[in-house]
Amino acid sequence: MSTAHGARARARIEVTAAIKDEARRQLAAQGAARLSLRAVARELGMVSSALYRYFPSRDDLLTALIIDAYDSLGENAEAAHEATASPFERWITVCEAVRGWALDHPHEYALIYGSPVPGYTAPDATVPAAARVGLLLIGIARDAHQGAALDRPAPADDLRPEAERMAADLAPDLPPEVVTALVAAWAQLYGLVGFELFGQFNRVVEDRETFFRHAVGQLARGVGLVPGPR
Amino acid sequence: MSTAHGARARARIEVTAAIKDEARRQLAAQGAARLSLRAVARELGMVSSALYRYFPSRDDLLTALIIDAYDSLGENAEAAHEATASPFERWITVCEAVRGWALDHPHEYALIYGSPVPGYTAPDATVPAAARVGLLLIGIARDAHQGAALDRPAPADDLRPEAERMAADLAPDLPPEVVTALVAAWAQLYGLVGFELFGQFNRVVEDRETFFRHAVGQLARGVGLVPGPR
DNA sequence: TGTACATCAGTGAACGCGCGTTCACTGATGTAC
DNA sequence: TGTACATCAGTGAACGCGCGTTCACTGATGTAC
Repeated sequence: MSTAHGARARARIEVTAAIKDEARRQLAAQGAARLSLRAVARELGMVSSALYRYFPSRDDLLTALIIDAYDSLGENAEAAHEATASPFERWITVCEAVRGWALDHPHEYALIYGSPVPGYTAPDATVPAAARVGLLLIGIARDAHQGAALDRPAPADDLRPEAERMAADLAPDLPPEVVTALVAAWAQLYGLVGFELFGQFNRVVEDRETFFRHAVGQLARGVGLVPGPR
Repeated sequence: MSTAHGARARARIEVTAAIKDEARRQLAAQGAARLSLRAVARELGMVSSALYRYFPSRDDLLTALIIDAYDSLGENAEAAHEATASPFERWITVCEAVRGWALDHPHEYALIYGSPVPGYTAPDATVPAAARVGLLLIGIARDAHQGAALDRPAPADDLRPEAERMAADLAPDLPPEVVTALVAAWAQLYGLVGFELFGQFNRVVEDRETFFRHAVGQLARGVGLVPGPR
């Protein structure tokens, strides 16, 4: 039959997905440190050793979840990114997509941007997925630069060599001072999101959406983006 | 004897400190999730049940460590804060003290600013210690404001009500737009520190000290602080 | 189309481990008279 | 100063728990001829 090759392969894909879904559910309920292979298997009605047909160890399951989380966040941000709006507006939209995704998936967010899981070091396979949001922000700045809608931030003498090195690595077509501002804004965006998510804003910030929109607008200005039509 | 009341009490203080020190050592070695009462007791040559004379549960030990960490960070930042320098310079110095402390105590930093420990919620007793760095930054802005050395950031219409509420809560003597900028800068500072500490800057930022100094200088400007003599 | 063999998903038992917490106890230190 | 009693730090055994991983196995699905 033409499905000769398919049935087992499809089953494998489905079970793999079911394992990751259940693992994500447990992640959302209790956090990464408490994620347990035995509990996942139990919930799926399997015996714990059966999971080893799909993931050679707990760490490999964790790695798969991390890559999925980066990709899910990246897709979310990319989907929010409408090429028609002005760079400034797109910047705000992408930042809001990051925040929205984080609020919807707090434990997945903690998994990728929170404190590292002890005893676990992410393999290089996570790098491309992890870079997606950063690349998106660089792309927005690039669009503004090409449309001559980018005000260069003030350059800093002592940062010059590092700025040039970073620009050569990340975006050779952008002015170095824009690249350093981008990287700083990128980190600061996650400061804002993390503080809200991890409770540091409790009893401090109430209208968090407005506060966030305003703060990332300031970040955009720091990069050289200005409000206004494309 | 005059030490009648002292011997037992002093022993208690010393053992309590020894437990916390050992716990901190394990925190530094493996992170909060792996902190175990039994391992602490083992290392101290005690039996695990003996710890219950000092801390009623593992969570109480964690709480003590969290408060100590906030206080240690706060003291560090306060010590770095020399009232003689200009507000702008003091801002930079305090930010650098935060970063320095974080690099020296990565797991303690993760304990207080990383993802929450699953199943643990910090009691209110941690609040005053947690506020110390924030109060320091507010104080710097206040000094600048009183010395007429503070440029007000541009106000934002839609943020106005929230800004006034926050100002009333945190610093009624400062312009509301300064207070929101302060809170945003505070969160962003921890974004910069967290990204460096948790490895997101690997292969991206190399000269991290210069990069950080420049980035927090920009944060200061966002609050309205300007370089220059007091 | 039918048969012989190879692949592989899932089973169930077991290994060895560490954990937080409770409890009745011993013996030293501190207190009251 | 001396004695009787109360306090409290630390012991050791036990309870009940969950974990990751290995291994020999069964039986169904897929492949080659």
